[in-house]
Amino acid sequence: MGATIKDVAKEAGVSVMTVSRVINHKDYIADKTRVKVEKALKKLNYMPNMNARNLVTNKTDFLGIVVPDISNPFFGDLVKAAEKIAKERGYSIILGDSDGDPEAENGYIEAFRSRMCDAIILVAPRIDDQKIRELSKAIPLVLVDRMISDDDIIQVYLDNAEGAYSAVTHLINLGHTRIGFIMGPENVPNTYRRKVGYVKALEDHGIAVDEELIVQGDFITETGERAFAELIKLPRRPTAVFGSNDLMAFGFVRAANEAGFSVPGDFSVVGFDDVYLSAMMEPGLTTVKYPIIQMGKQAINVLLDSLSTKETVNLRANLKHELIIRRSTRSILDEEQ
Amino acid sequence: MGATIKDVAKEAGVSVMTVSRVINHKDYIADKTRVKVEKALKKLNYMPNMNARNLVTNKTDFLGIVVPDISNPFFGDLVKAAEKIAKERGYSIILGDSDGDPEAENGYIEAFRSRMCDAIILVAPRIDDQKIRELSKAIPLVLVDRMISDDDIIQVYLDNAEGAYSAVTHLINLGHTRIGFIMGPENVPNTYRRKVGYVKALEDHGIAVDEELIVQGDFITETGERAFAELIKLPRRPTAVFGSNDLMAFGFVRAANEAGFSVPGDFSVVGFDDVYLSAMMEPGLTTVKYPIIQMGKQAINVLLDSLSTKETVNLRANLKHELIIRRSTRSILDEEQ
DNA sequence: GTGAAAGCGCTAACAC
DNA sequence: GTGTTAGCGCTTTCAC
Repeated sequence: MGATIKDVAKEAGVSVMTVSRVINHKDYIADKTRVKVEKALKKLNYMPNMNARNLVTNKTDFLGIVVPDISNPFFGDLVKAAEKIAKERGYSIILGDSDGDPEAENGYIEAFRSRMCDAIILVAPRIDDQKIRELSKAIPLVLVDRMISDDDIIQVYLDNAEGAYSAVTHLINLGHTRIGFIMGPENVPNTYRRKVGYVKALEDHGIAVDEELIVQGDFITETGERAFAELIKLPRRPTAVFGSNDLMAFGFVRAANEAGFSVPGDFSVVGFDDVYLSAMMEPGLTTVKYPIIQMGKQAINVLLDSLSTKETVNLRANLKHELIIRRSTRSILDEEQ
Repeated sequence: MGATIKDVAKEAGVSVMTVSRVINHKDYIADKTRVKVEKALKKLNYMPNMNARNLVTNKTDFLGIVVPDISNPFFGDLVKAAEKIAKERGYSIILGDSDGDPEAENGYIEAFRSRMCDAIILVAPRIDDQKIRELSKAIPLVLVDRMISDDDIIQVYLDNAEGAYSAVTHLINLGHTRIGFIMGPENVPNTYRRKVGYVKALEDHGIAVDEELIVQGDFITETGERAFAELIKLPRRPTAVFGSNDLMAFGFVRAANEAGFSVPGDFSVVGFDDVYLSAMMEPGLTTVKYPIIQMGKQAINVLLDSLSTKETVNLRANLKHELIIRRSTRSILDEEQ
């Protein structure tokens, strides 16, 4: 197959060590020798065998990132941002898309920690805490978009409860008291955090939680449509709806429109994430902006800081959300309810 | 760090070879020995060092895929589909996002062919033909979404000129004669193929090409917005716009809405790709459906077929587009222009 | 069924 | 400045 360092050494009439030094720009090499080696390198079209090199050096300058669904722009943006910073700091990123399958997640993690990567960025909402704790002992790791009660694990996240609290409070301030809630999928911690925020906002304002108004969803448009179908059947309908993510909010709006209702006329709707589509739909969706880009950047920065200093750095980065008010919500304070 | 095979052998009181055999389910091992080894494996939490293993076996069961922008759902879907098939056939996928930077593209390619992967899937519109030809001699490779005049290279693509021709013809049939065109980035062959289709459609219908109506874009939403800003300044505005991809079409629609115009009232807009958001936005985007999923699947299948048979298989797959008509385009035949 | 020896391609450490 | 030696962790080959 490809030429090895030995072939190059023979071709150039030097030792393999000299070739190695030329390749890695190490030590001083006499100009004459260097030129000879470089010529041989080019002639044989040499490419280093990374497996051999990494076996010796025990590093790869690669960072592995595991995400549940790369075709979801949320994760696309996250990876993009992470990659940019990684590149600036001399690392490349290898991506594994688990498709939400815990087994696939494990496969990538094992490959990555089997010396393919120097560290791992984990965006894996479904893996359980214990597994994460074990992993973090085996390889440097940053946990993204999720918090874990363990101060030794580097983590970058947004408090989803706070975001949900802002969204629901916004609706309450507009006069809504019957507020529907479309939940995210089960087994995803952020789903529950968002519910915590929803409940707390209601309670803080003296509104009783009505379980009828809470419907299960799955973070996709279709479940938003199904949520509409359920909520519309209620004897006492909600006047507002908080969707656990934008896609489900879209689905709700679309289904409402199709059934002849208007948003925000009949229902005020708030989403979560602020994917770029939220600004483009009619009406623009009021939503909680997720600092995705910042999250990706910060994850890499904190991770690499800890890699290089070997010291414990500022491990927890708790980012802040922002409520983006567009036209899908309106006040009903002046109306009789 | 982690335990090695040697540690396990010592722990189990056997030779490294026996451990290796247990790990790889090779040869026959006495049940008693196997159990001993498995216990040691678990106790030491052994993970094989892939660098060492791959160095010997000279294979990795990884496929490397290089894409220009993973936050673009187009590539997200492509990767997703590729990954699914790869997994079914016993391979995993490593993704490198080059961010459109040829240097980064090269970096990933070199890493992949440096024994990190068994083969490469190249979705690399910017790399020049010569480079691809050279690469294909060094490592098995499939070229996706791009054609090259070389029958030895496995390739899966769509004729972009035909797709663009359909899109523009649709607009012409609706009565539009001033049709803006938001181009893709330079140095990307498909950008020019789409322009070829645009120009040909106009000429075939006796409409002169007006360079004023052609603006440069970069396949991202923002450049669609910028395109709107440019086109709106024209003394003779277009009544329709063909965006070289959906994202830029989205950007145009968003900017138009913000400026108080309506789509399709004031502008008919056609995109290219049919990413899933196209169906979800308001109004649904008329677009040229790209057989992305099929392309991703086919790429892997053809590649792996050729890997396993070592024989030349059916190398060229030329896929077909489809025009999806939604509500972002309308006829102006009955109106005075 | 199991083990010992050799070597994959490279670099670290130490000579000279 | 350059070469020699040893060894990274694993599998292949061949012996027993």
